[in-house]
Amino acid sequence: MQENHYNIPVEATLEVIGGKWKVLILCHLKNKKMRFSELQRAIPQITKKMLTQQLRELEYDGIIIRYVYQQVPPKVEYSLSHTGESLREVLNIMCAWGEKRITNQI
Amino acid sequence: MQENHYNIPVEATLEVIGGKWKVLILCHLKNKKMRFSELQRAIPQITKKMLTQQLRELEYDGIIIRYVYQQVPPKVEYSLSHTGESLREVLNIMCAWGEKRITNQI
DNA sequence: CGGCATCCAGGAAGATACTG
DNA sequence: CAGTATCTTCCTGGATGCCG
Repeated sequence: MQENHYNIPVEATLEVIGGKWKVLILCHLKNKKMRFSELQRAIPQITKKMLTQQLRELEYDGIIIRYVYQQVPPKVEYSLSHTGESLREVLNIMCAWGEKRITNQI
Repeated sequence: MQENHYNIPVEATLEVIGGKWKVLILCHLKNKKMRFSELQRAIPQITKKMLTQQLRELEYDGIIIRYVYQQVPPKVEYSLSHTGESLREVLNIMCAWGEKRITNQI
């Protein structure tokens, strides 16, 4: 959060999940913790660079946890933080709306 | 909607409201119909070009209605369509989360 | 008032290669 | 495996001016 003042509160939400891939990433993480390579497979269009970048920002904003297993080869798991969990409702409703739209219920 | 296939349904949601300013615009329109210049004042950072562009896309996706009063000087009002109304819950929850975040409740 | 047409810079994002 | 680093391209979005 660079700014402490917003015109309307929803800007605070957008600052956190407004990134191009963030909602997508979070929708995957809301079901289970995932490794970097799992996320890459789950979101084929994203490049490593973008995935890294978006994960770093989410981590910086306190939405996800990055857990590094101290082993070789490296293993890193990402999961929702407590704050991230508080987004679950937002994510669920966004997902549900997408489903309705695809199935022409709206 | 250019693509009919998504990896996961939330992509359909993002395709509609993923634009940089769309959620912000819709959050304003969910309370009342607004004129172009009202929206500009409500979102000071946005340029006319971007506002026009985002409104066009929302209209094209069937989320908002653009109503032109046939008069001089021109008057144009934007409002949520029926489909747009179905997004109200999504918008409300996003707004609510932003408020909670700003007031440090999460 | 509510746009559209241009022009343009800067940052986002892709491609590729390399590494602990 | 999970990233960096570098380079390049692209295109979003800003600035400005004009118009019915």
